[in-house]
Amino acid sequence: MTIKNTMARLENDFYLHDDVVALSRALIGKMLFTQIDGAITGGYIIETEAYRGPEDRASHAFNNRRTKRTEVMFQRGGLCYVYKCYGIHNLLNIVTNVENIPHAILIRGILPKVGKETIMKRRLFKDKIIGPGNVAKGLSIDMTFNFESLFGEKIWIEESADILQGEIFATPRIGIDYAKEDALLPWRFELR
DNA sequence: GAGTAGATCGGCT
DNA sequence: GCCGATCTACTCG
Repeated sequence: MTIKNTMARLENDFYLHDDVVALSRALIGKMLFTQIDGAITGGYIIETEAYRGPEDRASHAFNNRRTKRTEVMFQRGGLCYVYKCYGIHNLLNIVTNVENIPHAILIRGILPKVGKETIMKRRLFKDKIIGPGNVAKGLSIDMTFNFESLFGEKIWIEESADILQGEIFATPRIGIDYAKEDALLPWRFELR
């Protein structure tokens, strides 16, 4: 008999996989949690985007650009990469692949499941939270989450116990027109 | 509805 | 000094 383990975190191996695009798809339906001052909030991941380091013009780490900001992407998979966009929004990425390969997955949407009340208080959300800036706001993710491990007490990802209804669609990524031909790659995954 | 301005800050060149 | 892997509010029809 199978026991539903609510603490079934993804193992480190999961994040070390070489194919960040496949991983982005695999993350759909998994559960993302944060714990702030003892308050746990979390939900199903319903939208992601893959950023494939050196070869991807849309990635901050394109051409292996390694700076203070992108440094975390070069770390071993299983860390958070959080950065500020337009001065207002914090965007959460999951670092993947082995050390020195700067792959990352942007979390663009979640379906709140745990601590909905808290999430609602942080912002007026409907059932779904769409948009990377909103995801960060709903889960109270800020720049201090940069470099944070997914195996600590602050933020983590679990295997989901439920199967979500819907179908996964692959479409081009958002807001990266500057990335030329790479802007057309269908590396955005969305559960509908 | 659809289109646009404004917010506001860390990391580049 | 500039601009972004964005969001909201407010305009104008």
